Amino acid sequence: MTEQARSSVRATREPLSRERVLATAMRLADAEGLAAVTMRRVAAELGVEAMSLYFHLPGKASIIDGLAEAIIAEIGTAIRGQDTEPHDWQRALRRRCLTAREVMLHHRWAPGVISSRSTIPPSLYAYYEEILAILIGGGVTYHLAHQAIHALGSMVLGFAQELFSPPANGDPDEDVGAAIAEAATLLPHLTTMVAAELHDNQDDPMGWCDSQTEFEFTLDLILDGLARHA
Amino acid sequence: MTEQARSSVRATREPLSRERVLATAMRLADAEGLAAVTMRRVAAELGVEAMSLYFHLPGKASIIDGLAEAIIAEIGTAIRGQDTEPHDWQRALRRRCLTAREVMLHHRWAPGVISSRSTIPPSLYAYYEEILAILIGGGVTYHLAHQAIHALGSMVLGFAQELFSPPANGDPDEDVGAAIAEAATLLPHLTTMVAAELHDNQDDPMGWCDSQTEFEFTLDLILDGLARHA
DNA sequence: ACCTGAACACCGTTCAAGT
DNA sequence: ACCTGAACACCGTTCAAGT
Repeated sequence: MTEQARSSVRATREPLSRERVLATAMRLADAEGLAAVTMRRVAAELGVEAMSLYFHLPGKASIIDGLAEAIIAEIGTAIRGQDTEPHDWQRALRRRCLTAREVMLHHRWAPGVISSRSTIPPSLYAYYEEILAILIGGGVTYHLAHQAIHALGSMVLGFAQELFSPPANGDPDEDVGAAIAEAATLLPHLTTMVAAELHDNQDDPMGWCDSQTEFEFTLDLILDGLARHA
Repeated sequence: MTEQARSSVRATREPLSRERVLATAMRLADAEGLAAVTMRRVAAELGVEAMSLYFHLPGKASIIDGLAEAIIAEIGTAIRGQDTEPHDWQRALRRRCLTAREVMLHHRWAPGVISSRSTIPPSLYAYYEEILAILIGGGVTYHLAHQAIHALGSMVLGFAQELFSPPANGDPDEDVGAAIAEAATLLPHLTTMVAAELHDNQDDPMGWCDSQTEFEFTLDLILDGLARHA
């Protein structure tokens, strides 16, 4: 079969399906951001009209729901791909959170999608069940386990409330010197803190305010606090 | 002046302005949710055409930015309206977080707006400066203060990562009994936890999983953890 | 069973034009 | 200086029609 013939078969055959639609949506979100995931754009990417998607999914909301499910599934498989779980619940939860975070770093749009869903993604129940099993198996009471889930919040999904996206490079402000001078008098503590932390991390390639470090700090703070209650 | 005459003067005069546009947008968001805040809808509410707004604001993004600023300002005034700040930084921060939370509870769309802004609202720098002043004034090092800000995350803005909105009432599922039975075998720990917590809170009018309680628990967990590092 | 064309009711935004 | 009408390039979705 020639290359052309095969691709022609492919073009005419390869049937549309929920899975193919979701895979395309995922690829689009990863490549161009969530805003690129529109019915028309996803359809175009599949060489089809927007209205064809409605035969396989009830609407756009279910595409976004599908993306949320896919991310949660990805966390699950990433975790199952690791060697056996640590015995104590603190270490087990810690590793889970860090694994989930790695998944989120590969899909930066995912935190927004997961927290925007008004209905809880069904697979999330199963995911929390696993976390609960770790806690209860570790001898924690159901009450503290409940508190733990609230305290950890989105940590188990790998995102602390990262309040803002990176400063979107560019913005070549000219008189940045004047701005800093003004900030120093208006925001004395902030500028001192930045200066101090910058100095402490001069040789650190990740620089100051590395969010991985901060994520782990917060995580350990919470885990230690919970352990003290146990 | 008759009622009609006055309202006529009002209709013809009362000039459009950035402030009036933002106030209308805020009212719309509070009443009908953020989705109702469209250029056309805000304009209609002001008895004007959508294109008129562009004379006072550069575009929709700046309306949303304005809403974020307004919320931060509201937190600021709420805090300044209280009696003098406690001396120790833990109590001072605790009260700030709880105050911020009250503001957020009156504007449920606000957390989403604040965390969706890709550029940091300028007034937020001033707000964090105040928090930093509390910490430094309390004898905390700049390094720990930096960690504290990350650990508290959005707590200082009054929202822990509330992963999902309330279950959107309605959903009158018929065979809910079968669903629970299925859940009990599929999700044993989850169902046991719900049962246990429900039992413990039978007389509590707020019921189980009251998020105010959980917010305070998490807050204290973090504050206690930080204090132990100080 | 699966896909499409045309249409509807919305968006944000531009631009020339009105007063 | 301030506001508007018409238009553009998008949305999600419905519905009758094609194969």
